[in-house]
Amino acid sequence: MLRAIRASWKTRIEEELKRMNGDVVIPPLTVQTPPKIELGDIAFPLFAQAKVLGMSPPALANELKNRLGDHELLVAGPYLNVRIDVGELALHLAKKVSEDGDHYGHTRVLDGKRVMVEFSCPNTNKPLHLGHLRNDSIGESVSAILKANGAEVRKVNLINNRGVHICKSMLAYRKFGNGETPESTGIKGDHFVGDYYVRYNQEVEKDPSLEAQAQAMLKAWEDGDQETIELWTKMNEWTLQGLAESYESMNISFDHYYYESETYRYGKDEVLKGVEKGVFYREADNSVWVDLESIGLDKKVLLRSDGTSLYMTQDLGTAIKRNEDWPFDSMIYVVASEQQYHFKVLFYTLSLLGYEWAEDLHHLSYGMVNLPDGKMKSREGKVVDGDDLVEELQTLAREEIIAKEREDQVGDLAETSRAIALGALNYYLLQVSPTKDMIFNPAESISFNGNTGPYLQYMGARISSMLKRYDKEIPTSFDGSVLSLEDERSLIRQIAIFGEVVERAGEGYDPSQITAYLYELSKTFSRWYHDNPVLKAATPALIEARVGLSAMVLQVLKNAFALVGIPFLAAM
RNA sequence: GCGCUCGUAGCUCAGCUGGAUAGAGCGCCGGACUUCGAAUCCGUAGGUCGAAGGUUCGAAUCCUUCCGAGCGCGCCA
Repeated sequence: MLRAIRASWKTRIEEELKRMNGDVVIPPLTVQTPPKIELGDIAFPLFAQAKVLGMSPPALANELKNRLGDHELLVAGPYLNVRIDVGELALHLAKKVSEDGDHYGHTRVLDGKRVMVEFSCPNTNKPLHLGHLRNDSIGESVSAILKANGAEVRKVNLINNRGVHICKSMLAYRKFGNGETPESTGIKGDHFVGDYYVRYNQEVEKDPSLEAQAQAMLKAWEDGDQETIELWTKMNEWTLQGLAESYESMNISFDHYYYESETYRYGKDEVLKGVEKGVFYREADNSVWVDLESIGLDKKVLLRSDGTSLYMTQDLGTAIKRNEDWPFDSMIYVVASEQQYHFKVLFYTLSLLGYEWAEDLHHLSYGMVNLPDGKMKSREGKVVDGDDLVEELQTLAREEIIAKEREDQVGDLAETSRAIALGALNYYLLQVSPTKDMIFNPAESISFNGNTGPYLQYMGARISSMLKRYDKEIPTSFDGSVLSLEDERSLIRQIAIFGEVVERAGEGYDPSQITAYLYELSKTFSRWYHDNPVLKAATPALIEARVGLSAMVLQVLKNAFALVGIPFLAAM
């Protein structure tokens, strides 16, 4: 609705400009939002138009206001602004929000589009670490945002369960495992296997021959050696069971799993076809290459001289397979920025093979996550374990609740602590633009004050608590004209633009648009609610309008929470 | 060396794709609870937007150069 109002003002003012001087071509107006609520709701800067007309921008603004003579117009220097009637907008929104409910703010810009989102992609030789957490957070959130824009989304996970690194943990287990299992030791499967991977790296320092043994094991695996396959199957199951538990506890899920043990064979045929077509070439040693110098990249190997495939070969094949499995309009790879080069090569190589959909592939690259006390380095054993981190956040949340003596208000303490930990984690990770490296500060993320997930959850709980005390039906229609405070018009405007924020987040694959919006909305509500009574407002009409407004804010909070993985905590 | 990404308050981050006096949070200092959840709210201080040029009515945003940081540059994944 706000969009329609903007558009109609734009044409109205442009027509007036044309009437002022029909001889010159007037540049189209740009539409903006004023930086402060006192300056109105829509802004039209007049610099370019004034120049063409030979006037100063402020003079033109005044002239336009006089000509149009509308009470909603106001002149602010070189800007002509519109201060819209919020009463009418509030009424419209109340109806819309209550009708749309959990879908309020969703758009249809991606209706009919099929989008595949690949994320997480763990190795089966160790548990998830902090980097995976950012990956999973972004993957889940972007998927939810695309769905909210109307797309049909398929979330896929590619399990890296093959390769020499997997054999390393297997080798260590065979040598030092003594038949122990996750069950017998009580250790979660992924951690159990991960411990053997660490053990390998310790042992190989003392005995370098282990390296060759791991390679030999990979060969045995590829040759289908029964004992090796059995060990591999068993250890993979342990890890995957552990990972499944982690995913579940973090509300992460997938529509489909791909396994590298199957996909690693893909792509060879495609590469050979490419050779026939002449887009790739063969070296004297029989290896196959693609020359990317025309786009400023190097030459890249696609098949080894012994004819075996590589990571790139496999990714080529996997992309093609996926498009066959589930033809998509676009596919997003959520993968760390260190693989930017890989994806450039991958996408361009696919286009060389003649796949037109190669241009619909997108690498959603995200930066590294570090801790306040320095870099995360796996070699130095400074990897931050994902399960441990969530556990730590949960403990911090529980301690905070107990310290504030809020136990009786939160219901199930363990469940609430978990919800707060997840909200804190997801909000903190998503509040930063994906492309940037970031520092994750656990204590800061869990704080109940400031720009954090728990703060937002608290706002949601408070509003729902207040609304529970209201003894009548929540109004879906009320007289919005009594909402005359600046904070009230600000809230109404924010509710109105939620859909645009969702759309922008979808266009840029950028959850931080949602987190920024959430904080702004909560902050405004919080200030307003602190200063102004709702249930005890002066008149029945004002009570009704403010309750209606609060209910709208609550619905928008819930809907936005769902897009960034923040669990909603209802009032007890 | 080459390529990609980035540089905004003491710290952690926004800045709506070129517009109004560059904004938050944390921390510091100072205020506000007999009242709807104080897990809150309000205020003060804190900036040469890495540097220098350029484009234009207008630049944190676009271009060039330089400085600094991270990540890549395997017949590893």
